[in-house]
Amino acid sequence: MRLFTEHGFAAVSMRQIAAEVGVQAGALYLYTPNKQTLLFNLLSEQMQGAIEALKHADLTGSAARRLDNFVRSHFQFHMGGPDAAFMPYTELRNLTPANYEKLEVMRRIYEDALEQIIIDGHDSGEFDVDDSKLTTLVLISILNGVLSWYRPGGRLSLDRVEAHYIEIIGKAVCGFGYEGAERPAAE
Amino acid sequence: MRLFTEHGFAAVSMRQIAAEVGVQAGALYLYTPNKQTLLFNLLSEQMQGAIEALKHADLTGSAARRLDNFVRSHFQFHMGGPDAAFMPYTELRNLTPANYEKLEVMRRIYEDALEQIIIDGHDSGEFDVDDSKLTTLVLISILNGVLSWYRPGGRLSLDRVEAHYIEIIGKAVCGFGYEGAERPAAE
DNA sequence: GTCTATAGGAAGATAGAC
DNA sequence: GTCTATCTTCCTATAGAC
Repeated sequence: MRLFTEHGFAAVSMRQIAAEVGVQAGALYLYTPNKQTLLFNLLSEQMQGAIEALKHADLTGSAARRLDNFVRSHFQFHMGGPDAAFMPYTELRNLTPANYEKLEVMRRIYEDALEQIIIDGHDSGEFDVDDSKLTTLVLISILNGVLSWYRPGGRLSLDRVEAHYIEIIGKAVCGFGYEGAERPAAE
Repeated sequence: MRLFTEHGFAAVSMRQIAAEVGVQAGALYLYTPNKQTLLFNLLSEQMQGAIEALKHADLTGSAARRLDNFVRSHFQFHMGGPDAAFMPYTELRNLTPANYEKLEVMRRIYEDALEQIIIDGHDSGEFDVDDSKLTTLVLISILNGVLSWYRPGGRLSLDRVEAHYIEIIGKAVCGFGYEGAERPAAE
């Protein structure tokens, strides 16, 4: 997963992977029938893990609270452990159409869970969003964006970054008292 | 650029590119010394274009106004024309270290322009952000995120999406009256 | 379960005819 | 400027020894 993340699926050879784990290329085929299946399994396990993590998150109470906990779950699963890794959505394009479809199903489960929180917050008046689908897409790009730049041991601790993201995402969906509420959205 | 965006640099062969433009593979080498230079030139022109577009944007007045116009410039350059294309940041990993460094310089110019707006808005009290660098990173992921999902002819017009992004980004940096300002950021 | 060896094909890039 | 043909290298995947 680390090699695919760093260089991209097509740029990584089975020989490189083999060298990384200390075997010869042929030995890899004892563990995967081919390179494509290896990619699919990695992406699939990752997506499944994120969905599993959600099941253990506390998604009760107000929409604001549920949103906060969704973000926490996302952070904890993807960046929590010492050997946490993440292959960006970009690698989905390297899947065969059949495998891509299978992953789309999982991806939709995850993103729909987020969208439902946004919809509920909108309906209850807690959130000020005028398009739940669009807002969800924005939040997903925010959540995935952090995975592409955050590296442990940098200027900011993971807790600090998580707290910042919870705040900025909260503000993005909250319109209470926002002075620009009246101003024209476009020129 | 379209092929690299769709499949990734390493997954696209010179033969595919040649077929796309209607020549044989060898003929491509009349236009580029090699594949790596082709990638670098495409990414470099794209980055340079975004910086040029900024120069024509109106970045005067309040920080909020400058931020709105930065977002407009980003949208107009990357998604404006009929043949607008965009290679995601992901492709930067396929550059040689020397080429990567050159692009980093350009990328920093662009992102620093955004960060300066955030810093100024923070200093003037217009924005409620506690870490300008981190906020800039979030805004960049939002701005680049739209490029990965937006396709002309979809449910929402470009103007509509642009307006939505201007609003949500405005809210993300504005803290006026945000009821959660007091609540603990992390559990 | 891992190795060496290799089949079979596709990749980037070049040479030389036209 | 473009073609065909080709060099060389690297790729995925397999075969068979140990």
